[in-house]
Amino acid sequence: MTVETTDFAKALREAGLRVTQQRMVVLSVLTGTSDHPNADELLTRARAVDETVSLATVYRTLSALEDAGLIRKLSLENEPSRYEIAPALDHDHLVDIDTGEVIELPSEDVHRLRVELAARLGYEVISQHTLIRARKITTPPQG
Amino acid sequence: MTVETTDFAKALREAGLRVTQQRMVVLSVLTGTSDHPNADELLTRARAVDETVSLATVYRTLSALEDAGLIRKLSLENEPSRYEIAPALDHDHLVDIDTGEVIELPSEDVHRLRVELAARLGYEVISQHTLIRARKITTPPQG
DNA sequence: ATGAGTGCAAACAGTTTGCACAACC
DNA sequence: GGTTGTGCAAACTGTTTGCACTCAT
Repeated sequence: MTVETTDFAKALREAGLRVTQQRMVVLSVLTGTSDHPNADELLTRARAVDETVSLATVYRTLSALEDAGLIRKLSLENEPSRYEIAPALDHDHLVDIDTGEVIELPSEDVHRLRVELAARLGYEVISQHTLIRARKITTPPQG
Repeated sequence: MTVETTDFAKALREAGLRVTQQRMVVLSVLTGTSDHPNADELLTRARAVDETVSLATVYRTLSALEDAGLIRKLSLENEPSRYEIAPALDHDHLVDIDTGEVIELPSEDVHRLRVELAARLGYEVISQHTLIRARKITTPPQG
């Protein structure tokens, strides 16, 4: 919708970034999904909207958007980084090591604890993220 | 000391791995340091002991040791993985984003909480690690 | 002696970059 | 119109792998 389009443009402008077709597309793709796509997946989805987008631009855009605080980059283990729009409430991620599915976990309270802990050590927390690797329990806990 | 050497050999053997000069060296280097070296740094330190060690072998050794549960791999952001011997009590890491220094933080209680949370979602936690990016506070909090 | 481990160099994956052209302000 | 962004291809970094040889068991 035009409303959303305007929102993206506004967000970009407020971040001091030029409003380009490519950035709009990347932002809209990320906004319109609840999963956590990586650069390659973003390229594919972006190209479904605008055929001309290149992988280099996707990376440059992601980097710019991250610096602007509009999106968050998830550095997982042994696989390409994934991205999500910067969440209002901070959360961590559980990765299903069998399927690769990523689940968001609430973590405000734990994060608050860590901020205090870090402060006691003389540090200001810039970011924190917990990555949990887990496996779905198949056998019901029985007797 | 010979005692240590024997320990390394024993640990390797118990893990079902052949005892090679290279694996002994990598294990001893990792045991003898409190920082968290990456593969390149490990190569340099290993070569100080055994000139013939190659980078490929360092990687293959690290991978084998990790699978055996003898060491832990730390996947940081935008930089090569770092390694530490598998800690008795689990902990998280705070990275000073200015100096790169890595500080270990206790986290058993928080980890326990997450295990419960994951269990409620039907997941068994395989591993969890929190990466905190922080900056040393220079200006005292005043007005 | 046989199979696992090694060194080397080449391959690989993800990401970044130099350059010429295009598009935003 | 000038500067910032883009596409393309080439470069780069961290890591993995094929092969011939070596060594632990």
